[in-house]
Amino acid sequence: MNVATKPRYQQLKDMIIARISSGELRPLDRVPSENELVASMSVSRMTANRAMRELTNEGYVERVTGRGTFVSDFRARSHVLEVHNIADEIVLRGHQHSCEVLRQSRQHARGEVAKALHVKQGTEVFHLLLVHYENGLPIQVEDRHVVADFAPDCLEQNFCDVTPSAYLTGISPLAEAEQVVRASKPNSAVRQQLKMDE
Amino acid sequence: MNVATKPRYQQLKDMIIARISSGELRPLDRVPSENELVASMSVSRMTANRAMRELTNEGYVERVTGRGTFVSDFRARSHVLEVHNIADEIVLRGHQHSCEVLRQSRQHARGEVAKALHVKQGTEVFHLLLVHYENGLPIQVEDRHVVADFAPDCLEQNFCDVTPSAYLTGISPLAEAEQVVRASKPNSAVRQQLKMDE
DNA sequence: TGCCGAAACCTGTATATACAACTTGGCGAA
DNA sequence: TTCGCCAAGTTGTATATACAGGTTTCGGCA
Repeated sequence: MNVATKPRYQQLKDMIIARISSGELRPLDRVPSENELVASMSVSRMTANRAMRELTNEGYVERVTGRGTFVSDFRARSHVLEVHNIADEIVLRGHQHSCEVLRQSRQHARGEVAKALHVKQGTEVFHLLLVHYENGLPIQVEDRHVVADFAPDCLEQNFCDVTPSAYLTGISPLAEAEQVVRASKPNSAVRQQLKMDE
Repeated sequence: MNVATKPRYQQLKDMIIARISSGELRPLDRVPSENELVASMSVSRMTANRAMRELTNEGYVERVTGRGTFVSDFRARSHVLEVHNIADEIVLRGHQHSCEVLRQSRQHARGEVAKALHVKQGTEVFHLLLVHYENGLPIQVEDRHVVADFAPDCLEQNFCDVTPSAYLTGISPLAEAEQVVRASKPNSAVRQQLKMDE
């Protein structure tokens, strides 16, 4: 009978997501507690717990011990800024992270950059060009353009210690920023040459 | 006595991560099964299951029903390719996603692009420039350069249906690719103008 | 020899139960 | 009134148990 039936924790998640995107549940609203879900949805608390825990990991809701579960404010977590803290990502793996600054300058936004940032031609922007290494292997080339107003002392910042996304998030979670991420993986020849075994 | 003690599922995760980053467990190696962890670590299977499930979500390992758990090939899951399927991300939220193709052409890699891709100057690459919309609001400008050899019919592809990362992943999980992601968020003035309420 | 099936493992899910830690609100005593 | 404590509600974690469904291996039977 269970042909192509979604697991119950997934049904729960879908239900909550549906309520959020329909507007029935708005940001910061309280979401039914686990016990309420147990009663209304006829599931065990562990199943409700798994559903809500996963929704938390995925950023839909936030949970506070003793208080309850609440819908996240979507606008606070941009697709962009959440994309990386590359350094965190690497360190989280127990790998070594290093970072080289190729460029760190003040420029005037031109062409597509200005267009993408919704600013006039010539608006001041900071331009950053970094290379990230994981265990000494170059992993990503990170190229960013940031509207100057939102990051006053961008030039003094040491981006080897603080990754730009972390820095920008600290300054202004809603900062308008253009981020350009270039990333490459060495091909097989290069890989052998570098003896990539880890 | 449990002052500042990490939860057991987290200890399990840390242990596995430590084995991976130390090299004791190498990519594609088999990780102890849940039952083996139950025996060796004195935890319940549900706890072992949670630990391994989270490691799966975080990309450390891959699990196959009936076969076992295996260390992911880190090189196969580039930071880049995992970064987005933007479309999935948006749809997953129950929001509407659309995509506009600004450019889709064949070019010769020059300067930094060639350098980042570890290819010679003039090597053929595809250049893609897309804009992603969430509920009609422009969210990201996506700019990619892809080595032509790895994506033969890149020009025929309709990227409004298939997001590049999904396409590239399908063709060659190990493809060397340069991806440039430009992303911007409208500033407060623009936001009000657009009546961003969702 | 070759094929089929059963057994042994594996992950995936679901439940009931239990205890810990935190927050809030209300009630009672000073 | 005000302070402090306790009860109720909430999330966080841990366990034992159970069943479903996939994969592999190995041995028996034709």
